[in-house]
Amino acid sequence: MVTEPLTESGAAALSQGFKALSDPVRLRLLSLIAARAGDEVCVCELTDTFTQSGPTISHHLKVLRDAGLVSSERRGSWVYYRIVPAALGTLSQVLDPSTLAARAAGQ
Amino acid sequence: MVTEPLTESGAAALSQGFKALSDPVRLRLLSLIAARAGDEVCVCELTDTFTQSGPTISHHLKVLRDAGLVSSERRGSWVYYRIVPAALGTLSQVLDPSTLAARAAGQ
DNA sequence: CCCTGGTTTCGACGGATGTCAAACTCGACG
DNA sequence: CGTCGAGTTTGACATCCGTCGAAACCAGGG
Repeated sequence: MVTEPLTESGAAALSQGFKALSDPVRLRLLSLIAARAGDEVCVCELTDTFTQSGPTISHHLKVLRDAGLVSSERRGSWVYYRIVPAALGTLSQVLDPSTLAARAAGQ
Repeated sequence: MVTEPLTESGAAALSQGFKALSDPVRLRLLSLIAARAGDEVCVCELTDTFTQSGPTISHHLKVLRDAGLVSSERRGSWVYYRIVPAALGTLSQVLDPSTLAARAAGQ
């Protein structure tokens, strides 16, 4: 898949994904959502876990959503978030040592 | 290894790593260095690839070095950089879908 | 129809970050 | 030594980003 050094635009796209992961709060949010793989998590469950204010959590969830790492669905009064495994997988693979080796072999 | 939702300090540590990857220039630098897996790359080879100034490239290399993603060695007049595979592997594994599934199963 | 509780958006503020030019360090080579 | 080239550090500047309180939005229930 990725067998060559990153292109300028490719790097820009990937860096967006990693930037979404570059904050401790977002990483914990993602972890909490991922811990229910397949299932969903209500925002209210998340806000209770953190000391930061509700708007801040909502902001971080939006960053994760804009990066395509999670998806959200409103049902009644509550909003539920779930993981988008493919997006995580893409980022994981870029850093995978075996992918790195393959890339070196291709070059 | 990581079978539970991230702790507060664990998330902080990981976010440092991802923050180092959250810039397109650093991602391309890492890619260029990784493309020589095992071997090293001279800084002079890297600076030529980018439009940004030498000091800027040096700054980004320092960020990658401080994050433990690459290591540097001075030999004669030149400085050589190489990948630290273990560090990349750790970050990769956190995002690995199968690790995510295992974490969910453990919880 | 208007409260009430859950969630997002807006506006503002302080700190972090990418970038460059200039100054500095460190080997090598006369 | 003195200079030169490779790389790094420093200082400054503009921009971005995390955070909060206040306000707005939205669905459900008197």
